[in-house]
Amino acid sequence: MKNSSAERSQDQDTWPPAQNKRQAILNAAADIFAEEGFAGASIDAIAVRAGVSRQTIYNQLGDKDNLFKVVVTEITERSTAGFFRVLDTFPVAPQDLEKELTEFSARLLRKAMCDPNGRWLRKLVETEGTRFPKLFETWKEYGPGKKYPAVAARLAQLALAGYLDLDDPALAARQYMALLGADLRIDQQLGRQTPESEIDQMAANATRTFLRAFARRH
Amino acid sequence: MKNSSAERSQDQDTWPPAQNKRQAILNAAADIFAEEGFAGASIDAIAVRAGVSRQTIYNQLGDKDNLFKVVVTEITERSTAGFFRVLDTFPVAPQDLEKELTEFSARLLRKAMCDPNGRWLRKLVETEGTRFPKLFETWKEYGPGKKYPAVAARLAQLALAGYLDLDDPALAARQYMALLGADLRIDQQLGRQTPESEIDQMAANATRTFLRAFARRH
DNA sequence: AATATTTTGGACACAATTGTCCAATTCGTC
DNA sequence: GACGAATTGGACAATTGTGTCCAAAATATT
Repeated sequence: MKNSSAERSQDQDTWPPAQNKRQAILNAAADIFAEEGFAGASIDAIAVRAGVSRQTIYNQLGDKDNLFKVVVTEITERSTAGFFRVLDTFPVAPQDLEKELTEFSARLLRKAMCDPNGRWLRKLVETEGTRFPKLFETWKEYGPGKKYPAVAARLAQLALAGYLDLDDPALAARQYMALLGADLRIDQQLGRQTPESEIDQMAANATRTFLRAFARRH
Repeated sequence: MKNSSAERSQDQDTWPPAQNKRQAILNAAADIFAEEGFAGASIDAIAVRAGVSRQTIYNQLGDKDNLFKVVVTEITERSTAGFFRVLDTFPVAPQDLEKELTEFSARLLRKAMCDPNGRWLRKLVETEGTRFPKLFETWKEYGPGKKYPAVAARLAQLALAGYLDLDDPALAARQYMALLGADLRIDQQLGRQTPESEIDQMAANATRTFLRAFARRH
């Protein structure tokens, strides 16, 4: 938990110095907001974790509301970008459907659903959604609003190609995602961070059940 | 949202007057904690919503930490009690499996997963789990720790009776619950409260997919 | 090496909140 | 109607957090 900022950061040394500190602030803010919620997060705590003076935060990012806004916006962008990057590897014309869909599921779990950005966002949406209505309208638009239809489209493609037997691709997409997230959510609720080693098993379980329900039978 | 305490309350008039106010406080506290998080919830706000003076809260329930503890404990008890009450109606020897399992799923959705208590708890666990470790250990013990095995046991019973084809009842239980919660979660994340009229459809969808995957074929 | 920019830390006013005390008041009960 | 208990509202100190100002120090730029 203390190094989740490290997971979120990327080659800081190559950035201009100002941006470097800015990133440190945003990462620290993301952590603290996630841990304490909006009301519980103090600017001082963020400053300490970022290794920066409190004044620098006000200089670079203005007041608390704006800091929160910037953080959410950045994480949203990274998160959805990551999701669609994985979605581009969806097996549209697989030779071994179960094998390739399982591998895809594992990628999705690892890079989109497990990753700290996405989890952090989901948590914040649940807690602060009512406080920043405008902010979360755009999140909804770019989050579930775009993700589920995109998954549904891929599944419909598989159905059309004769791999699957679907009468409602949108429903299938929701159920596929739900199956993928089944074990993940339980771990999260139990405060347990899913070990890397179990992800393949989770992907296999979800995919197997999904295909048992929807794979075209010959 | 303003009347979610009403949903949680039950025939207050029949209670002794002191307990009556106590319940009003607990209901209001549940709402405010859920909306604002622990840090963001002010005793004053709770007092106002409960229609009670701030002092009365301190008289009856002590400080903020204890108030929170009592609220979580009460909701936990109500929530798990409700869950197991529904679970007792599980169709162990159904004539029409899909029909009866669908009806059971609808009951579970309505009375256990949709209900404000459960949702409130899940939210609080995500946000304040780290702040009250002991409290949430007991929650985990009586929440997921007991619910999933109980569901697994019922499914195993169905499998043994020849209705289902399961090699891992525990996994099947997690997936069944995940399928049930699929649409629910999306609604929640979108800040949309699931309309009563859609619950039957959600139960039917989840049950149908579950049985497509696990019903024994003849 | 000189200059411009950013960062720092400390001081400050202001607002919100917690938890306590207490006298006045309301309420249920006899 | 009178008694006792609970409730109320207001005042209070202590704490915490926000956001600003500013001069000194560190850092980048030329």
